[in-house]
Amino acid sequence: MVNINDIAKQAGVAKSTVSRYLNNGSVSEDTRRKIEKIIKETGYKPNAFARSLKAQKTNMLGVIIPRLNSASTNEVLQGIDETARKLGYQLIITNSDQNNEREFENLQTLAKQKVEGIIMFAREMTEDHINTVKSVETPVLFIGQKAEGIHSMVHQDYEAGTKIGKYALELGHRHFLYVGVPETDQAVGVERRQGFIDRVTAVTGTTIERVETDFSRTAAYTKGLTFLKETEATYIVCATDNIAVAVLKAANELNYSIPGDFSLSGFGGYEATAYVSPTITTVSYPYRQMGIEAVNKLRQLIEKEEVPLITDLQNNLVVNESTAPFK
Amino acid sequence: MVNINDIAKQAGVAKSTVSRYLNNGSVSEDTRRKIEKIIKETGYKPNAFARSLKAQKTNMLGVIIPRLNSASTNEVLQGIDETARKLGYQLIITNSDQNNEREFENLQTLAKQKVEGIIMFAREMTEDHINTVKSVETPVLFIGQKAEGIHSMVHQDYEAGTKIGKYALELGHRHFLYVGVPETDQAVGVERRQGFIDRVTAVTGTTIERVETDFSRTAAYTKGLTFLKETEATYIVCATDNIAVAVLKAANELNYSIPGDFSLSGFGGYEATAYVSPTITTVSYPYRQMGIEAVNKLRQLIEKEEVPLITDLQNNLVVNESTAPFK
DNA sequence: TTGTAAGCGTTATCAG
DNA sequence: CTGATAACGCTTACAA
Repeated sequence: MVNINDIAKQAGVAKSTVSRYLNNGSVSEDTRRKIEKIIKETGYKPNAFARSLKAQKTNMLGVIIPRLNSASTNEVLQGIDETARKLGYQLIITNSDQNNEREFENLQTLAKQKVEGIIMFAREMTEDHINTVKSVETPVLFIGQKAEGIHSMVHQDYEAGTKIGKYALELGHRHFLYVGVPETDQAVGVERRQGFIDRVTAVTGTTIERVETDFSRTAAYTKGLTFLKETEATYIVCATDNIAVAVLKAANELNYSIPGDFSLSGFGGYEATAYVSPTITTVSYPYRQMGIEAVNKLRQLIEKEEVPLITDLQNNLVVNESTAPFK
Repeated sequence: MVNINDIAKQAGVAKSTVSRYLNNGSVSEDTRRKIEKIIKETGYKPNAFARSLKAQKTNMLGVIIPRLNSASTNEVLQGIDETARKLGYQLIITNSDQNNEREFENLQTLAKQKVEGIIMFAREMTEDHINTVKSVETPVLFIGQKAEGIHSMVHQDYEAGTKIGKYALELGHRHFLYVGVPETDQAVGVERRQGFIDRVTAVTGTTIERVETDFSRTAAYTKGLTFLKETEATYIVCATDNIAVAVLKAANELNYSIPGDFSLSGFGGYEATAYVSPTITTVSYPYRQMGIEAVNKLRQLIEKEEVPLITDLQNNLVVNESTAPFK
């Protein structure tokens, strides 16, 4: 591997001169040409590690995601990627496979690699999470969940829940089935649901049945095959669009009409809700925007600027074909 | 930031002893305890850069993907991630935004960072691509496209095309519409299509109309709204599952029945094809497997083992509800 | 403008 | 088993 010394020697100058050429470029026209020529010939590339070692800066951002096949995550990632690029950061994306241990591991690894900041897509917030984050000196920004004393960006999940609740009530529905996810996910499993429940139970004579599933389509589909036959509800609220898509498939299978027999809605605003039929009513979240703002906020954190602990982003109801007035 | 020197000083030993403890651990029970204690107290983490600088090894693999929101890419990525992890590699994933310039840029950046190998998801293979790859000394493995003298993993796209052709002919169809993508993508735009065409035109009395779109759902949907009304075909072959899903939506919109009015199929085997109705006939590609084998092959390349230039992976027809016999 | 030399945090070598 | 010392490739005072 050719290094700065080789270039210096071949060009007949000191390596510091080459370095200067590489960085601020303040060298004489003559040496500039000589160096340029040699670099071209040899295909020399400065070693990024040596550079980071010296400069104590890596220009890298770490991102920890729970899984690679999540539509929402990918949209946020696009925002992150785009913004990081603009700001001159290189991204290291690591996958934790929905596993707490691996989340901690990745956090440590990234810290060791001296990334300047870390964005972590949080699924849950345990004591261990909070402690690990506090133990690394790298700034960490959580996306999706909040916790005491930790910087985070979150969606207005409670409000999203109330939006669906309000809308469903206005359609005249009174009996609901809520298809939720585990409460370990505070934002999606608890707040989103609670917003819905609070809004609906504010009206007398309403009922809410509950079913719990996970984030996968297959699980929701399988459970849907059962609960659709047993429920008394006329409106089914799914905690995510993926779940809604899966329940819709189950309903089709069982020859139920949506929205004839049941109204159905999700949360998220994934592209998929627009490519099934009927198209699914949902609450659209500003995923890409979240990525953009996350990087900006992280940059401020890195530069030790003052930033609010929690930033939350608004969402909005998107009415599609899967919901209809109660009759 | 606490470093190996601090630890050494506090433990009252030489930094080389600490280093030895860190690496092969061959130190006396006594010093081991002392060092362990200090490390715990200080939360010391060895600096990965200094380490890489010295060891001339980074244990990192670079991955260049064209976009973040592709279902197939993400599946391959899962295979890559899983295998890389098993082999002790750390992943750097970079996004090129379907832009050649950025592909070259990323290639350079990764090489500079001294990743040990690079996996590149190729969209097209230009002279420039080939030259850039040959100019870096880092081993590069292409996924999805092949070229003279370049290591790559590809799907049997031509064969996939013939499989659909054979199947459609067996159903009795003779008039086809092929919804393709640009020929810059040799594998998907040319070979997949050619396999289909060759198989179908082997039978006399067949016709194939052609339409071209891109990889996005929206474009395919919009075009579908038009070509569905104009075509003479009874079977529509879409170059990807995404296109098929979008065309299905357009067909629904126009009140055509699938497979009553048109049979419809895609390529890829994405999860989405199973969550629309009717479910879509497709050719399932072993994406995850491709990721796994890619990393294994790249590792061999890195270790300078002998490997075949091109590896191709089989796929298989998955018959679903969107296709029916011609009547 | 250019060169010398020190140092970034590690690991490896080689005496002791 | 342990410690001094020389690298690894680069940047940056400081001096010339």
